[in-house]
Amino acid sequence: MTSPANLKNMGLKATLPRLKVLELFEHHEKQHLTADDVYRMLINEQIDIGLATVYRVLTQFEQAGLLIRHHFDSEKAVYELNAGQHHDHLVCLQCGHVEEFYDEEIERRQNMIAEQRGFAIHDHSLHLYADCKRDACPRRSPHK
Amino acid sequence: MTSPANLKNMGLKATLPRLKVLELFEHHEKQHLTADDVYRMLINEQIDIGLATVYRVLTQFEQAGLLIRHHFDSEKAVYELNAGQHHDHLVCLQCGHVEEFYDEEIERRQNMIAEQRGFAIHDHSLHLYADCKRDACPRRSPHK
DNA sequence: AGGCGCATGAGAAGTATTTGCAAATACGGA
DNA sequence: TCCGTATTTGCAAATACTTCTCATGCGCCT
Ligand SMILES: [Mn+2]
Ligand SMILES: [Mn+2]
Ligand SMILES: [Zn+2]
Ligand SMILES: [Zn+2]
Repeated sequence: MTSPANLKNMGLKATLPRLKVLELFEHHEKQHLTADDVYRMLINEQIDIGLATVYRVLTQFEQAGLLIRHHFDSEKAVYELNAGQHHDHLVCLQCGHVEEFYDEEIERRQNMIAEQRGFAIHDHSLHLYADCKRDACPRRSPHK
Repeated sequence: MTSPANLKNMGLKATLPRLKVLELFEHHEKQHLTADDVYRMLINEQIDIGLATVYRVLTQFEQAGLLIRHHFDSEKAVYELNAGQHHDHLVCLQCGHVEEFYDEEIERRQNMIAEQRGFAIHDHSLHLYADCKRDACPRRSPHK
């Protein structure tokens, strides 16, 4: 999967930074990463990379359709692998945990609404902000 | 509507900057404004106001429930009057024109999805990005 | 009118992201 | 394998938006 060929036939040289960034998205459990997440993780792996390069590579990958960028109501952008299946997101306000979902009917209605009003829809974003109920989630107030 | 009393009983002194900002949202045709929009419009009206004050006032009004903040995939936040009716947005990618919509069924399904997955939903954002078909809209390519 | 305390304006500071540039590197051809 | 060259990289400086600091100003109660 993370082969130099992948990068090459999208018109990008197979450089170490690019291979490592791609590898990170393909092998890491956490699916949604910020530029800084990526930067920090690679530095921890002893990969000598610059933050500016991370930003550049993420942008290139997004333009190449390899990654998708989102803004989850935080000031920083997050990226995830583009698996080809469109989906929307549920985001935990306490711990940042993200779950994906897809609802055929919602998608249908979105298109209908845009059409009715004479808009040619290009894209959309749907984010549900909530509190998750995972054990790992730092819930509110009980203990300061 | 834009009376000093309104501000006072939300615990804020009725200062000129606050009155003018509120007045702008209540009387201006454009409903969705950035901090800079507000700043610029007031300066044009010969109102001597600082950008920092605009940011502060917008934040206060949002906390007081008078305004609602959104992020339409641009780097800047936009505010609109809180009329009490929740709605989502259609945004033109060419000209920035915004239309509001509300779909009962979509709202229902969002809640259902969150519930099914054990999330206690707090909030959501749904933005449809498209090209509008208004005459005033600068459409793509034809003339450079 | 007088005085207290919150509010304001100007600029500095803070974040996230982008850009300029010289040095480093990928990679097709010799 | 070694080279030449066009890309790419890391760093620092630049941007864009927003928040903060602080000295001064003004709303509001008496
Ligand atoms: Mn969707
Ligand atoms: Mn909605
Ligand atoms: Zn959580
Ligand atoms: Zn338009």
